Amino acid sequence: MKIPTNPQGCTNLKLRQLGRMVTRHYDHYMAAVGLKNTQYALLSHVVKLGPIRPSDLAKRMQMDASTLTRNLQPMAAQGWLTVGVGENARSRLVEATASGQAVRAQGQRTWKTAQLALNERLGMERVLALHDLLDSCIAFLDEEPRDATAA
Amino acid sequence: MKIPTNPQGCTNLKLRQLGRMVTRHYDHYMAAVGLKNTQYALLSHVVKLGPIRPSDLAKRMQMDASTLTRNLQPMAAQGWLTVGVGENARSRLVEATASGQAVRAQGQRTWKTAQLALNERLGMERVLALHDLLDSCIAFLDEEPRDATAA
DNA sequence: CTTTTATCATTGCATCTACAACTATTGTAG
DNA sequence: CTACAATAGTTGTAGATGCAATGATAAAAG
Repeated sequence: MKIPTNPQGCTNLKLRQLGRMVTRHYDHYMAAVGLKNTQYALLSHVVKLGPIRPSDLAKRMQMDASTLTRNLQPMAAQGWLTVGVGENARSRLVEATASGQAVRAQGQRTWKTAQLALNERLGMERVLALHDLLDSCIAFLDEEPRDATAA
Repeated sequence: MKIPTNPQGCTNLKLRQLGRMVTRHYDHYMAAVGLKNTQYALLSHVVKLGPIRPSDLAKRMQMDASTLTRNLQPMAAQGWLTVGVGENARSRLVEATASGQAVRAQGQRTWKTAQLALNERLGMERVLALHDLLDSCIAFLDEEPRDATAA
């Protein structure tokens, strides 16, 4: 009946530890198509979200805008995407090239293998529960911008 | 009644997105004591695990040995810990200094504030459920070294 | 129209992350 | 004792991450 009301461990530590493990797992697979896990995620978003403004893409990825700017660079250098001008002179549009779409298609197959392998190691139930919880936490932290003190 | 047996999303993506959000949250607090979230985690481990060999510390942190080498450098430069010689000429021992222990004590108070704030935003139940799941995943991935194909 | 403010993207700086290759040392086999 | 293998830690290379500050443009205020 005892529900602890105090922190029982560091959420950040656990999240980062598992993050490192899982990232290594995926990178191990994705290396076959020359993609880092983050690059695959980014490329997928660009393919799916069509021409998109960097700031919007950064929001979707829960990533700092400056991080996005830099992460796009090696991928643009590889010719997988372009960062062209938008409507305004200060806005830009990120778009996947044909080459980028091809690489993404390859990556998707490889990703599936990696995901299935993870599902097997952890068990499908656990993975689904984890996804639900992660989605729910992301949604909660996303809507609340700053401050709290809410009742 | 439909239980999906196929991947429903990318575990790595979700984990990294939430990881970025949560890391930002903690760093926002920890900045007050001049520590990055990773440094606090590392320093805490060094304080708790006493003089410890780098390779053992890396294992505990689920971190690559080369990453640990580099992460220790700025902290050693700050005088929070020392990387001294071990028994062998090739082994070393990491140990927290008095200064490091003081900083860690400060950090611990700040960390608690950050953790409580997170608990409030997500709700205690959710955080506890997340911790259980993260711990369980870490344990699973930890014991299995490589390969799988297990029934 | 001009001043002020807000927005968008980038750059400087510092740190985190890891694989591959390397150095050095220890351990084992012969 | 010497040759070979295993281990411990570091360095080269490459990318990920974010805050603070900057440059440039657009929007709002006057």
